[in-house]
Amino acid sequence: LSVSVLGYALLSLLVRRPRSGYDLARAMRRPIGFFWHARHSQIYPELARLEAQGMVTSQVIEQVDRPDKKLYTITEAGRTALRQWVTEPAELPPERSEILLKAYSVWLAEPEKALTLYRTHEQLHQAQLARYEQIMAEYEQEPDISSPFFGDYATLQRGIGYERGYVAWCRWMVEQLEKRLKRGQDGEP
Amino acid sequence: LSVSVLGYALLSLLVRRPRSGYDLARAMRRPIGFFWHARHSQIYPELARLEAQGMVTSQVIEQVDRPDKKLYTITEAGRTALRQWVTEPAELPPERSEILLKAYSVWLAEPEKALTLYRTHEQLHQAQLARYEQIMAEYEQEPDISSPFFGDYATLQRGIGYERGYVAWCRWMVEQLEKRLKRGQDGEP
DNA sequence: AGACTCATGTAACCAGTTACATGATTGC
DNA sequence: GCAATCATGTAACTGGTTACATGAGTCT
Repeated sequence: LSVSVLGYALLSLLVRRPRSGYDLARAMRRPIGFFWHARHSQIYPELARLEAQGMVTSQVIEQVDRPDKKLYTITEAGRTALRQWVTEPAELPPERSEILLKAYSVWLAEPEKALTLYRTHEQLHQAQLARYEQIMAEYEQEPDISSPFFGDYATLQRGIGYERGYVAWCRWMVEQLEKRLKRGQDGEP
Repeated sequence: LSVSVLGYALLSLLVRRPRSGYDLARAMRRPIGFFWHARHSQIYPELARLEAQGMVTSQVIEQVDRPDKKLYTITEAGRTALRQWVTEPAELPPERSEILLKAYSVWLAEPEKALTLYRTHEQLHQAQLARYEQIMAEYEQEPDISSPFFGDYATLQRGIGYERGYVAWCRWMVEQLEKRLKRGQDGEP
């Protein structure tokens, strides 16, 4: 009956240009992987549902040297539904972070092992941040708000803020753990 | 066979003190709601599993004026399993953010409606930030790293950083949308 | 009278992951 | 020969939500 969030994720890609299920699965890694994710096993059935709901149409494109593909195109109904959805109120989602759950019990751990965890984790976020900053560097000017590029730009903006915040927190954790290790080695100061 | 992440979430609360399923469900809202969440319908079966795995033991406490309750206590095996888990490597989780998905298609929307969405969303994060800052204000000094309070403190630290970053991004979105609205009204500058 | 807290469970459903299944072409 | 890319699907399972189910005591 109604379109799922995954459905809107697919529509938000199809409104930019027609794509196959395979193309959509690739787009779920890059560029929208930072804020939405889905495997092909979830995408193909969802596309069938969207078609049944009249949100998209499909046509088979015959190809030589490669398997044929089904190109999906958004309909006017699909565009209208998406346009309406993007300004509907959004609640704060229930967060689930394994690393914060681990941090909650870090007082139980050997500081040396914890240090390794947070140093490695900082590097993961640092690498992600570097990727985002590289993409950001390619923008010569702010895209106009009515251009699809603004969507990329705005989400990238948040991605950079998110990763910077995470890196800062990992560093803080590492500092805390190092402080503790030094005190433990030197005797209480 | 092995303990699920939810299982570790429950153990991380039970290692601090014994609790009932009801108590654990409450703790899932406050204090650990920011980084982990579960309903009672998920908690009760998971406690049974943890008991079968020897991670916790239970005893029925008879109460007058209130229903009896089952108090769960962590075992030495449970404590060891948790202690080991907290320093095991954690990967970056696949993110799913509905508000960022909406931002990705904001170029389709009427700017007035989008403004309402991001102003409201900013207020939600601002309110959350205020709650965290109030709790933080109650710490007179940094807890020792080997005290359970350090777990609360470290996760709170990240919570504050997270909310500040989100508030800043929402403001940036609002500014972008306001810029656009003014230009649209005054003619292109 | 109605809502809230304490207290514990089960059942049906939905979303998402992992694995199964197939097959041609290109590059190392 | 082996892995990767292109291409589309299904099946089994896990994690999580919503709803069903019951019942006493307290507060407004």
